[in-house]
Amino acid sequence: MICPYLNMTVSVDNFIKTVYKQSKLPNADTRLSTLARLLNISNAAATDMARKLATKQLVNYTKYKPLTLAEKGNELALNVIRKHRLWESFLYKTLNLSLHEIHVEAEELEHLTSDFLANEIEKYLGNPSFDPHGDPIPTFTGKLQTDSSQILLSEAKAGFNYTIARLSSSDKDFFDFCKTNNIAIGSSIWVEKQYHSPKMTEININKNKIILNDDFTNIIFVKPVN
Amino acid sequence: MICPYLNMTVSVDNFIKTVYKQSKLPNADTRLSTLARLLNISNAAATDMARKLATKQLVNYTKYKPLTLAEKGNELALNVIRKHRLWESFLYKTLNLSLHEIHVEAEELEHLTSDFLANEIEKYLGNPSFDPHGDPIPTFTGKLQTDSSQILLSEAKAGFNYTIARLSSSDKDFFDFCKTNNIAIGSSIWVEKQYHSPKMTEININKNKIILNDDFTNIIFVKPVN
DNA sequence: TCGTAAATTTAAGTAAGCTTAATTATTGAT
DNA sequence: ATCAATAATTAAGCTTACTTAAATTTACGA
Repeated sequence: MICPYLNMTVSVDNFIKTVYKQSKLPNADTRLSTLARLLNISNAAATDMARKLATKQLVNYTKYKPLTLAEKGNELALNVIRKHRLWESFLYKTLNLSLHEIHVEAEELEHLTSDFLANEIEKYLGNPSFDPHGDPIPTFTGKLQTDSSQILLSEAKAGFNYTIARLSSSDKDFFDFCKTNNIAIGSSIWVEKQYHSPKMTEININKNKIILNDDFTNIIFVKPVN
Repeated sequence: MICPYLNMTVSVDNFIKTVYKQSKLPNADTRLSTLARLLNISNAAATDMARKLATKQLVNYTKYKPLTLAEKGNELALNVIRKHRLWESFLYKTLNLSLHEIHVEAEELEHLTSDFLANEIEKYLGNPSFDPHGDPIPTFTGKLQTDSSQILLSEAKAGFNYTIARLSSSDKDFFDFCKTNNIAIGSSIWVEKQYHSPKMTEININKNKIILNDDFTNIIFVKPVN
């Protein structure tokens, strides 16, 4: 089924998007209390929403169990994420805003964007596969392009050179940190050492040594330099 | 007071915007039944909204009387209209959409646009005073630039040349009509005759004779050619 | 000025999306 | 296996933004 413009509310969009994002994480956690915390709503509200969206066949909900997305929910999540990333790309290109600024604006605009407008923006941009963060932009039919050579910085091998490929965050502090340390998409880094407990990564960038904890190394994707 | 980002809901934005637009019309009609019809809601809902917005000091409401905007309501209306017209200008310039298409999209986007983003779009466009329809774009402080030489086509004198300056509509049929008849901003026309009862205007454009009724001549603004 | 039609308001009810408080189920440590 | 801690659910209630139906007010023609 071709991903339709499902015309949901802001609350539903954000709920489904959060389930989707959580389900894709290394330690996928889609328990209702976790969703409630991420969405800044009460557990009761999350339960309510889960039950309601189950009747609409967007999620699979069994009492006391973690949520999973149903087919339709998955399509909706990809549709919203597509609009988000197209907006980020469009605002970045035209208005020259920062990575954090485009995120904040896209977070709102994604909810009131027609499929028509999303497609026009996509055309204007030349059908890009990735947004300015390096995150893949779903196609209208919900396909995601993946770059299999990308790995998490937390999983990079010590003693090798990498190029930064993706800064998958929406956190202002993270982007401020990146800016002051010259961490940007395309930057070359040398992985000096991987620490365990606590999990940290020591890198060299622009002749500076930085030790990053895993909050950061789990959102930075890198590609090995051939 | 500098026009603030008042952060209202879509319903409130649209209600206030409708009151504003009605109050600027030649035969200003801000009765609740008229607003209800334009907003496609029941009279009861319009009364509810009027009472609620009066407590928020956005409108002046006296039972059984037409509504008027209070200072804060006027600022909100101009803020929303500003965002609407900036979006229209931005989408028109970048994506090359039609006058009707930009209207439809701006109608949604205007509600979730921060003042920051509106200002960035304005800068990108080079602080334009008018949008692609020829409608004035309010400044951040709520000032509207007016072109005093513009008059309604319904009030133009027969026997003179004019230039079309403004097509102030959101109606697809109107724009379709304009397209097939070469009516566009900048077009030169000759006013042949003004009819009364029913009020109509006969014009010559591109050697074609067209008779327009006042539904159209009250949204087309023209400037006399010197 | 009277009576009625139109406009408006009030009353009652609904759905979405929340809240807090109380209750119940699950899980993990002993 | 039990029990306390944690998680999840239910219950009751709130606000916004609507609805329809009934009651009221206004305005206007005779």
